Amino acid sequence: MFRLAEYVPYLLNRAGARIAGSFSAELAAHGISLQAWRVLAALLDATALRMGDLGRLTSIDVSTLTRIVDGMEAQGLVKRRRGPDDARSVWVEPSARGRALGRRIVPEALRYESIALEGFSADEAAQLRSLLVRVFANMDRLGGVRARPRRKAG
Amino acid sequence: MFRLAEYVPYLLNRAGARIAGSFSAELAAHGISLQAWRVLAALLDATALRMGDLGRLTSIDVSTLTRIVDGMEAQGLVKRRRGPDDARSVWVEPSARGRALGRRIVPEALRYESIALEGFSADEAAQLRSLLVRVFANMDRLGGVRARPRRKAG
DNA sequence: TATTGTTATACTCTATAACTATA
DNA sequence: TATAGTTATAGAGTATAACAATA
Repeated sequence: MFRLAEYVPYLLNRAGARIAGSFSAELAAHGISLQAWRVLAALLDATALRMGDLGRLTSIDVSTLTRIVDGMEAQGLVKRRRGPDDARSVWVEPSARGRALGRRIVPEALRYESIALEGFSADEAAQLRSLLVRVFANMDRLGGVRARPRRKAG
Repeated sequence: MFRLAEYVPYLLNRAGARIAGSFSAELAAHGISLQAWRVLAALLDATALRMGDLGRLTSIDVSTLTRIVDGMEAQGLVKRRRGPDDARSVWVEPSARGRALGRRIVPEALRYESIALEGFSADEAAQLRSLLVRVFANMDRLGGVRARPRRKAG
């Protein structure tokens, strides 16, 4: 007997999709997508990050990230810069406006987390967080974000 | 300071997406999508379910579900039937082939769950499951799967 | 020859709206 | 007028492949 309602991958996927959809709708008021918000969030602690690292941090494929950063650059939220050491790499840097927007969204994001964790004790919340980090690491080993042998197989 | 790597909605969404993507690729060998598998899984315990209930059980919007069931019907995995009591409702019933395929996939699905939970004790796994069920319920209250005032707003 | 990022494309998922037929 | 399901469509998100520039 198989119970979908107790199956961890299903619960992860559906809970994740639900909260993402709902938060996306709220972010629309700020004129950015959920993915753009993740980019901003990743940049809040850093002065600048390379596209590749940004992709790993946000779990966004670089090819997708390119277009997201295109949009954010057009909005004046980030700036691209070529690295002096390695001219292939591109550094993404938040603008003052980008930083300000990111910081303004943080409390809203935290409110969403507290909706997801409504009725949880502090202990339970911490427990869930640490269990999720471990699941995430397990899934990370499985592949994902493209392990790049990008050449055609044949 | 905001740490994306410890933010529950992010972890949920990314872990969920990762495992879904990976499992989808494996399901392709059986000729069905992840969503179709969920439909099969939901039907394994039932003789038949209405479209609406099926949508709620699998968290798939009915409009999406229609097309998924179209495909499954063409593959001979399920059969649609009109309800005698209420001629508006449509009952979806798994075929023998559909049931067999569903049952064949169950162990693979469980293997994926155990990949996600690698290194977890039985206690920790149970804990995560129950915490996720609660998160899922919290998100459910938030809206989702369309609360239908489907009429145009203006 | 390998790596970084970009572009193009195709496929899935999701959300919305308008429609049919029943109730 | 409300409900069950269908159809059409548009928007994200994701993955793949081919490419340019650089190492």
